[in-house]
Amino acid sequence: MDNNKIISSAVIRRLPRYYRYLGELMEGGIQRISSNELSTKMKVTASQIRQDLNNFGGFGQQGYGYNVKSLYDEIGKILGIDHTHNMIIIGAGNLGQAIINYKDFEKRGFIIKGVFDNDMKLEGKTISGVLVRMTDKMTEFIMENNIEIVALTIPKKCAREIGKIVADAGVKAIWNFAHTDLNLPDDVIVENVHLSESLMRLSYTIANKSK
Amino acid sequence: MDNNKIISSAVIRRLPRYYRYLGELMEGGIQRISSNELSTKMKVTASQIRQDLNNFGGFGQQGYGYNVKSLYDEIGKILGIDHTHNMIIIGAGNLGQAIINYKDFEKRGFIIKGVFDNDMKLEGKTISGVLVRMTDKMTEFIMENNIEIVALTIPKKCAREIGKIVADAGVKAIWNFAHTDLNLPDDVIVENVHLSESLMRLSYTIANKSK
DNA sequence: TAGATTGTTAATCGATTAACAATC
DNA sequence: TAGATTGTTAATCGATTAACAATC
Repeated sequence: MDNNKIISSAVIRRLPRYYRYLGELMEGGIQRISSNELSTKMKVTASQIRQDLNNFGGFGQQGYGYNVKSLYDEIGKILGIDHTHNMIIIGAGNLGQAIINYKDFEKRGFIIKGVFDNDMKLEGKTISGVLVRMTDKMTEFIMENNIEIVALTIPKKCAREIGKIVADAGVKAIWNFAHTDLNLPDDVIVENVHLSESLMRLSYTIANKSK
Repeated sequence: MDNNKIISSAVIRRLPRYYRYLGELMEGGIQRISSNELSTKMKVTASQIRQDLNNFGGFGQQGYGYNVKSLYDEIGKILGIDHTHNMIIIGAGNLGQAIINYKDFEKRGFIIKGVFDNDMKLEGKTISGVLVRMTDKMTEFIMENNIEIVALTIPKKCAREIGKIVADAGVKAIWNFAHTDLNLPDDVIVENVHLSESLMRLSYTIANKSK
């Protein structure tokens, strides 16, 4: 595998879905699968699956197909979920709570080390076992606990400011749920989850589907 | 405008973002903008903006640029948010509550008519003014209240079953937050929000960013 | 070995960018 | 009118699909 090769974001976008399907095959006790069978299940072309995987190496075997477990593990490694990531949530509202309560993230190695909010009434409380801290302790906490990822589940109006603070504190990536772009330096990774945009795309499709 | 022309999903994906930037310009009192100025703000090419918009008609004026308010309105129409959509939430957990509490959806015309859950303890309670009903009343409610959109904020294991029920009840679109594909007939629109996939893409970027 | 299926190259298709004539 | 900026065509770039030789 050529570590310097740049993989297109179209490929990366599909990897987690492969990972999910392979996980389900494993749960179903399936040990091998061909690109053709997988393509039928996933409603993509077999060609695309083989092209995508071969960006990272030859994981299959001619005449046999792919070993489900080992392909699953390989994709896990590629996605960087073969090791843990320390994470905090900023914003203890429903969305922040939803992320904390969804235990699968933790299973995948995303360890939630704390929740931050500026509502004094929440100080010292716990949400699903995670302690709520006040926002002014954030920078110190990030540096002392080796926090890599921040989930920003706060309103748009304060998102940029907080984004800048956590970027300065040295986090590697921000998972941004605020309905705005953060405009941070390029060395900070930002993965946006813009729910309002998702809902508008859905609305577009309702308005324009042909039949 | 040619109503039969099929617009690529790459274009549709960008429209809500244009809409958001135009909204912010309006709030800032800006009345006109050129594709070039907008391209700088949004970090895309001016060419792309002009190409994208011209899929739907010539909204600009040579030598002048685009009128912010009227372009905003036009994109709103294209996205189908110039009129209301009745919506229900299935799953009264944190994620469902987050959607109900986020008042901007309602402002954009997505009217939340009810929340459904199978937890008997919640029956008759309200979440931010929206009544929680039991899942067995769902089909009847959808048909009687002209529900177009269902937000599925329930665990993966029951998502497919519920998806099928609401599709049969006649909803046009499902906003799917469950970590699975729904595999419904093509006439039901499904917009997926797979948070775990988003987080894995973020993880990939952490593992593979060059500098 | 024969059959199956990958890995990979070539062909096609689509999306983005560049360029510029049209026009306000 | 002159300058600015669109709308639109052409050129480029990238992603997907098809095809098939390599090989298990």
